[in-house]
Formats: sequence, structure tokens, C-alpha cells
Amino acid sequence: MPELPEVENTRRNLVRSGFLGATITGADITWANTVKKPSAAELAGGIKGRTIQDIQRRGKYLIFPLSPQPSGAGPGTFIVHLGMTGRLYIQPQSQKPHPMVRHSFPLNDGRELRFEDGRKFGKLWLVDSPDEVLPAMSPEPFDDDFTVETLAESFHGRKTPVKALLLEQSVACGLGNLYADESLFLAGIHPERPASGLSTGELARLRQSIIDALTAAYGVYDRARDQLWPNAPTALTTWSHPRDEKAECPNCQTNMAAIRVRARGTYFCPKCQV
DNA sequence: AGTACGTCCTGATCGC
DNA sequence: TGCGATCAGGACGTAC
Repeated sequence: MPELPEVENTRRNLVRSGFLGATITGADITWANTVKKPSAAELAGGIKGRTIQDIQRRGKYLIFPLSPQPSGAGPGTFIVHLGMTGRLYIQPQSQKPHPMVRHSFPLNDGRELRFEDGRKFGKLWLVDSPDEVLPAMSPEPFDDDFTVETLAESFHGRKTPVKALLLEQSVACGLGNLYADESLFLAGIHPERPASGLSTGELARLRQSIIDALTAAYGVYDRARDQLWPNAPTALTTWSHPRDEKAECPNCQTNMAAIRVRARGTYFCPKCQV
């Protein structure tokens, strides 16, 4: 599932594709429920003729500032959330689309922006400003203002399992199920610990582990991109999610435990994570 | 306010 | 071999 590193990787791949400055010449929306604002028909009409001016990311959201429409509509913002299975990429219009491509946006250079989304959990918006769409989110984990104090404030008085809290974008934006587990593994913290029970020292470790887990993923994606790695993964295998039936903790060789926290698959080392 | 659960989706996998 | 049942989860809505 796309989390912060995957969304950022998508952004960088789009930048590398030379997509900036292209003009969108149409829209083929085959699953209207994906379009959250305005209607699918309004989005299709409103995006036509606009030029992509930039590609930004906030949390797991991809943000495309657009030029004004020649017909008169003012500047707009195209926003995409990849959901669980969403992928966004550029391909030649002549290339046969993957069967799970739900929407395509032809460009004036013979190529096409394609949104592939098997489970249809992705979301699209076309609005004046990102403020209309983006929920309250924590500082970006790589920014200086993602501090222990900020984290402590979010955790204060919350008895909910720390794993569940890490999935809230207002607490640690960009984390999803995989990197939440990975962060807790690196920090040596049990996923079911009540959040408010963590010590300041544990919060400091957790903050650094979040950054470390995301940094490691960035490295893999950057190397894949730089080397044009043909089989670059779309999601990472990590220490905590080895996807191996007989997984052992890489630190102590204890068998990793699989439980469910808030109906989410959760993996951890019962010996190292306390 | 904090907490917990249901909902949307369908490809992949499982069990009989 | 086939086919129905189950699983997976990001973010939001709803209920207590």
C-alpha cells in the first residue's frame, strides 16, 4: 500500500518523466466514485486545457498546481490520493493500458497520465486550493518541526494502542500500516502499548525510528530510480513485514508475532518489542 | 473528546 | 478442478 516513501517515489518518477509543463487535453474517468470534488463530469471538463505547473506532496497526497484554463477558469489544483492500490504514471497513448487503469488524462505530447487502481480506494479532486481537501496533518516527518514535543502532545491522554495512533495522519503523516510496524520495530516498542504510557525516552526513540524507517525506504527507491532498476518494487519488504511464513526477528531470531490491532495486520518481535 | 467499528472495493488466496 | 468464502487496508462516517 502506498505510504509516504511510495507516494514520494511516484512524485519523483513523474518529475523524471518530464511531465511538468505538459498540457492535459482531456479526461477519461471510468469510475466516478473516485472523484470526490467536484463531480466526475465537472472534473473532466475543468481539467481540460490546463498545464501542469508543479508536482508537490503533502503526507500521502499528490498535489498538482494547474495553470488557468484558456476558456477562463482560474488557477486550480488537481489532487490525488493513491489509496491502497493506486499507481500514477505516464505512458504513451499508443501503449495498451493495464486492465486496472481506471482514469487517463491524455497530454499534448502524445503521452497520457494514467491512474491504475485495482481496489478503487483512490481519490481525486479538482479544487481552487488544497486547503479545501487536505485534512489536518502532522508536520512532515523529515521537517525540523516534527519534534518529540509534537509527538508527546499527540500522545497525551490517549489510551489507544500506539500502533493505531501512528496510523492517524494528524499524528505522523505519511505513515501507513507497513511503516508504522517498522517504526515500532526499530524503536523496540510493543504495538499494543497504550500511547499515553510511553516515556519521553521512548517517544524520542520512536520519532527517530519513524525517520529512519522512511529514510531507508527512500534509499531503496532512489537507487532503483538512479539505476533504472527494471524490477523496482512498488512496496518494500522490511524487517517487520518480511512476508515470509517462518519469519524470524533479525535481531534475536525469535519468531515474529502476527496479531491484529484495530483490524489491521500487525507484526512485531515479542522479545525485542516491549 | 476519545474510542471503536463499519464501509467502500476486488484480486488473490484458501478450503472443501 | 471448481467455486464460494475470506482476506487485505486508508480514510471517513457513525455511534457510544
